[in-house]
Amino acid sequence: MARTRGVTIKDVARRAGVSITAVSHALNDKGTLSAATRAHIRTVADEMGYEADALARGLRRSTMGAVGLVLRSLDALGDYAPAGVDVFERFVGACASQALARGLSLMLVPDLTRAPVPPLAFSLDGYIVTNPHVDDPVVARLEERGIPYVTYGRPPGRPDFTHWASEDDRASARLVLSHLEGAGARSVALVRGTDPNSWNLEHQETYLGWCTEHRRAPRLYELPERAGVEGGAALAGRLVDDGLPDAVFCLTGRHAAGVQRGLLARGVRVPEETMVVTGSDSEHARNSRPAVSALELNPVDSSAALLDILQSLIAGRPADAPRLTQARFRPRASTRR
Amino acid sequence: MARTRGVTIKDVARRAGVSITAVSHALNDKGTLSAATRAHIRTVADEMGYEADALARGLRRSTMGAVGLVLRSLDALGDYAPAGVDVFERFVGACASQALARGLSLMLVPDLTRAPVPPLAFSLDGYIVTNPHVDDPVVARLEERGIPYVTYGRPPGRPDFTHWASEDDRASARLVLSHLEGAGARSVALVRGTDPNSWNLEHQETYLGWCTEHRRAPRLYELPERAGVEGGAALAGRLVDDGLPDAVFCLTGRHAAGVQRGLLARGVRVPEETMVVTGSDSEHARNSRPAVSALELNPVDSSAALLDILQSLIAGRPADAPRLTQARFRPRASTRR
DNA sequence: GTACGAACGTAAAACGTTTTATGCAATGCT
DNA sequence: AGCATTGCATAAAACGTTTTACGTTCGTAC
Repeated sequence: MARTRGVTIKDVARRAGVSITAVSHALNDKGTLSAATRAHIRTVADEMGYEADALARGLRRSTMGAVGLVLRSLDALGDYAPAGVDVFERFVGACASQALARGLSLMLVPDLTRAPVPPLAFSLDGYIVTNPHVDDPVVARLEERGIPYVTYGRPPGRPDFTHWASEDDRASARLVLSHLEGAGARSVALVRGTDPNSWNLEHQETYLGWCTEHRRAPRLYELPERAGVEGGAALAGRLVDDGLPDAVFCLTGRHAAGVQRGLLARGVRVPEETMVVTGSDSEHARNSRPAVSALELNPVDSSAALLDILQSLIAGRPADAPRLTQARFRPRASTRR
Repeated sequence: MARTRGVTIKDVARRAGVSITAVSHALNDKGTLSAATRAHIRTVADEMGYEADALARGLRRSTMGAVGLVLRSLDALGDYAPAGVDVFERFVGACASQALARGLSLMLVPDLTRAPVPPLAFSLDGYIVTNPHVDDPVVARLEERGIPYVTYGRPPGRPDFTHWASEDDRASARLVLSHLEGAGARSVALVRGTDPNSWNLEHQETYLGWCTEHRRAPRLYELPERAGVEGGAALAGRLVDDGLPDAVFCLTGRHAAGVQRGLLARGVRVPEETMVVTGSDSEHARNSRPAVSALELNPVDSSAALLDILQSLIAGRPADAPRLTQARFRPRASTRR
């Protein structure tokens, strides 16, 4: 309420016996001031604990020292904040450390296209966007405003755009498929999400390619990300009806947990009759019985690369090349035969 | 770079054929305008997609629509953004959903007392501070500036301060101790962190009280939070030298994982000779062999309560009462006899 | 008819910076 | 002596809002 605005540039100027301009110049290493006054002003400013007001400054310059993070999962998941550390939660943590290490603040921002856009949203210096969709409206708004951004996951259908870092989805998919092959699976069903992001698209593409190579009939299922465990359990019915595959590869951890639960409930033995794997490790996958084999993604490496790129963009420098990180496969009981 | 500032209030005024003041008043339901002009201005503004610039607005009003989150673990852990700080990562996620649901953005802010304070830090509407210390300097700076704040974990030594939500640390401690008692443990060592926050202090107090009640000699160890798994492993040596207790209760998950690893490395059988428990579940605890029994905290409930309180404070309304949430005990192999 | 409120609008100050454009000595050069 | 140059410092404009204080115009009561 009675917010005591800190000491202003005017206060410093008065105390140091100089003009406001002089203070600004002294503190920002601009203008033509004698070394002596510069030093004097700095001393006074320090004594008074002066810190420039970010809002006033931002109004003139156009850099705020803060970047936004649009976290798709927050919108998709709503209130759901599961026990355990999934990709996105780890990603947030990693982005935060990386940003702070660079003297930037990180602001969590909801979908930029929905009703009440948070006031500061368009005043931030740049954005990190997770898993952009095809023709992503969030990305569109940022471009419209000329705000620099980087993406975690390549924006689909934009081969020209290079400001991204990503998991190596194609490599991940092959890792899983070859593990299943090794465990004896001949028919593998893929359960992907419905968001048209490169995560879903590249996995699907690799899966279909692999089916062609190995002359297997592809069995592709789509399940909305938000359907969660329940959706997975329901899907198990369709899997059974369509004829049980040797293995089910679910891109999201919650779907995998649900599918496995649904299969077990229908009397299907896992992993004996059908194996289950997920492309994104999660608490649900780990806590299921049997524990679900999973790819462990590496959002930490990606976040560092992303902030490097973003900082370059903000400074108007040429940016680094995109970067792929490799996932590790965690075999667990659900694929152990 | 060439940031295209969106459409300004001036543009709207010109287009609607009215003064700037009229636009401001129309859009904020102030002043004395006829219903007709008000409506007209609103229409024009909508058409043009006008949105007030948050910086300019914040300069006059004092509310930004954004709150800060000071995450102690970020500072303590530095670049380390591991699976293993579960509570805090879940807490961030939960705060973010809660904030967004209320139309607030959430800004992650590092320690407010260190060198480069992020520019926006003191322009935010309010703060959530995790685990404040005794005489916490972060809290001091906020009070100095008159910025409202709430804390996750009670600020130690401030019985008057009621704007907090917390895990019920005393109940948690008793839950663990009675479980160990039930599993046959007679001598229990407590390994706490060194931060003087209520998490450490209340657990210690409860532990000591329990020792007195049960006429057991207390065995108290302090290990810096940042010592992590390595620190825990090193501590195992001291535990052995001092005479093996029946059980070790580590407040942090990484310490527990380390202690267990150190014990096993020294040939101590867990749980047969000595049991291990942690007061804060984490990836490390879950992934250890044997898996470490843990308290599963509930940051989600707390975050909701905190945002309620914070919103009241910002609005200048009286705030809700503090709130305690209960942890669940997750018995695992490390205490199974 | 003059005075007085309403009812409706607007001009201008303010918020705290940065930046642009000037001012004024003192110095250097013909 | 006269004129450009340099070195130092400042006044004032600008950023995009909100808010305060001030006009109008009109109808109504005296």
